Amino acid sequence: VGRMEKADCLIREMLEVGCSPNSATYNTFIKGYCLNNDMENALRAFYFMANHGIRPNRITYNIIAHALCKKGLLRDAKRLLIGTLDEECSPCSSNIIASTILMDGCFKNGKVSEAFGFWWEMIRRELEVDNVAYNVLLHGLFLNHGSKLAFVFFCKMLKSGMLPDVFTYNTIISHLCKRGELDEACRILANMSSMGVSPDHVSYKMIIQGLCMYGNVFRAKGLLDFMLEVSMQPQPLIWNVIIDGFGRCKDLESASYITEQMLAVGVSPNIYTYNVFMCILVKSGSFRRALFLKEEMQRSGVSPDQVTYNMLIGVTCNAGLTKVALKIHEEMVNRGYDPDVLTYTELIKGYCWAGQLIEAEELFVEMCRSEIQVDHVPFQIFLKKYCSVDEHKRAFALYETLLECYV
RNA sequence: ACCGUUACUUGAA
Repeated sequence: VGRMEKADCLIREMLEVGCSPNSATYNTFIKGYCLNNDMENALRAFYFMANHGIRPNRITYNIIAHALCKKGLLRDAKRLLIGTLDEECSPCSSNIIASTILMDGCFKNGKVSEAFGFWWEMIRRELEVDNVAYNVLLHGLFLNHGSKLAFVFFCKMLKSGMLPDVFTYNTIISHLCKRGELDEACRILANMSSMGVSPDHVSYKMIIQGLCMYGNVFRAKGLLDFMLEVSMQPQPLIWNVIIDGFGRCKDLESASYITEQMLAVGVSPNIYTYNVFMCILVKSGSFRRALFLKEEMQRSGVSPDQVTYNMLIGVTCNAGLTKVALKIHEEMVNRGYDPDVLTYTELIKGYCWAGQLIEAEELFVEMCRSEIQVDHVPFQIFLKKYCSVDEHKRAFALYETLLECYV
């Protein structure tokens, strides 16, 4: 759970009372740091372990190499593991994990041929390639190579007598969903059970999301109903995706209906749910109702977040209520949310609209001086405004600044 | 006993 200080204390306590931590203890500990993205302490623990007479084992190296891969430090990961890969004599199951870690790392960083290198190396050494290795390969191929080659290896996998697992199917489903091939994805969802693998929450989540993204919200809703039928309690995310889907096709009625159903099965709306509704209200320009929704969410114990505030600032600016927007902005800052590009952009837009160009420009300067990564949108807003009020000289000056930014 | 694989929702233009 990331309580690393606590774990650290426990290890020290173990040492003190003479109950020596073993390699599994340290491995778990190191993994904790890795999950926290804290390589510095992970390595410290690694050395600490060695200094206390426990030799790091393969698992230790795998854990660290895996973390290095995730940070994109492939070189270091390879250097760390290459020694352990060469020991042909030792139990091979660990070698296969190390190779899989490196193969996955390469694929995820776009180094396809290097990844393949690890694959063929495993084959050459006649290691028993397992499900995970195949899954990593398939995922990597879908990611970098399109589906043809991936399916070739999928067939190979079947032929070698390996049974695809839920990861395998989900990898395929994910790829199909991303390409919008939802009929095919649904077909796999329907057929995987007959292959002895039941779809899990991930399978449903991906397809439901895919369906919503491609505008087929009703079909998504059908799957949600099916999940309820087989009493797989859908996670809040799934409800939110569907509510958002209805919101996007301006079907407010269905969106509200789903929310009620969600409440009825005992799932409480979270910040996403509220923000989805907020977005619907904002898009229709109903600033009164938006402000009302803010009150309502606070009453039910959900605090507005940066996204909520940005939307509220946007809707009030659009309604010409710059003063109200500023008040909301103030509240947001007081609550500890730092304004981001969107906050500034909304306010700048508000000022521009209201004809308060000086204030807009001041805000713009303020934003540029801050840490915030400024994108092209504020420029667009200014250019549009300047041109509309015949300030072509200023428009041009701004354009030149813009060019400078990109040199 | 400890290591590797799939998915992850909301905001400006």
